[in-house]
Amino acid sequence: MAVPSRSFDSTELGAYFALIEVSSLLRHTVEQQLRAAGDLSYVQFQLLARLGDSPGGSCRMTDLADGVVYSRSGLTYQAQLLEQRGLVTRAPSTDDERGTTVTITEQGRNTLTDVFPGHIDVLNELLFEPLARTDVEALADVLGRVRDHMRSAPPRSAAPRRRKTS
Amino acid sequence: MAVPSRSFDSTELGAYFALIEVSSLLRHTVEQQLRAAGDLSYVQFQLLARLGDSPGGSCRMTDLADGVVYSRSGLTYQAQLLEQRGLVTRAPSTDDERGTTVTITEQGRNTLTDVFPGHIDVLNELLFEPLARTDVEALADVLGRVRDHMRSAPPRSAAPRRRKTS
DNA sequence: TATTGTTATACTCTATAACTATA
DNA sequence: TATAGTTATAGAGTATAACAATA
Repeated sequence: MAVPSRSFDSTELGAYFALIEVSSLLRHTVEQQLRAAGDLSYVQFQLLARLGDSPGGSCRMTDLADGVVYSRSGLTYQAQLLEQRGLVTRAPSTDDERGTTVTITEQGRNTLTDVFPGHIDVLNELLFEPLARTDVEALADVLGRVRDHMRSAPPRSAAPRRRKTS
Repeated sequence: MAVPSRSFDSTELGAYFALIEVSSLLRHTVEQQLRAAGDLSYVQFQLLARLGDSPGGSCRMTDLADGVVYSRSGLTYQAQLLEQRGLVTRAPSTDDERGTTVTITEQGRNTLTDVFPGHIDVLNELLFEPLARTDVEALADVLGRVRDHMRSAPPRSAAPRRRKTS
């Protein structure tokens, strides 16, 4: 089927291990900051941030699910938590009554405001501080291409992410 | 204290978002592959892999905790699971009787062998396929520096990782 | 007293499957 | 029939605090 497995050289291993360790450490630190500053999990922050960037502060559940959460029920769970805290509202979509429109509230935006400065601080201190401008550009370029590739090419051998049931 | 928060430009945002999305998607896919091929979580795989690379296949709990798991109790939990499945053994350290020496078993090495090829396939397809050699080198270089920085500089504003209790 | 590790416990998160309602 | 979302439920993982044993 696919190209037979080959081992990696030290550069490839280095890139892989560094990617895993950096993202893991970064996420862990950010999670603590978000929890301390606004009592948000990382997923909850991502949902709020996406809503905050959307026109009207609204998204359908499906739009929120793509790229943030991997199961619909997981998204429902998180949306419930956010709704209970008054950070978002949920209402049936006007155009498609099957859908649910999630909207960020003023309180939700305030929470984002509370949380952003510390978030930025963490990123500056942990991620950007040791990097030159060209490094950041290289990261954005290379990882951007990897992301586009991942989005366009569902894994062949591993489990597909969003296919017709079977 | 620290430099006051400043916003990020689009390149910085791009690097950050791409890093998060790539690592998240990669980890998710790898996790499914590890689960399918050897019934391992990612953390369990990391522990086994580290043991497999250690001289004698042994590590102390503390050495395992650093860089893989964030709490001692979490490591104990995972070590128990691996021990119950016969993939590692645990025994009091000979030199320091407070310590526990964890050792990978032959069965543990077999599990690693079962899991490696698919793991490599996933990395090739998802991470390396769209990259030129120079891209991989750039990733290893830049992220390697970030990792070194993170290791050496415990976050100033966020919670420290391993400090004298307070 | 400080360090290593375990235990008890509680909580968060995620996923699967069954279900409802609309297109 | 297919899609959008919810619910019920179960399981995996993590963290905190209290604890025991050794340095």
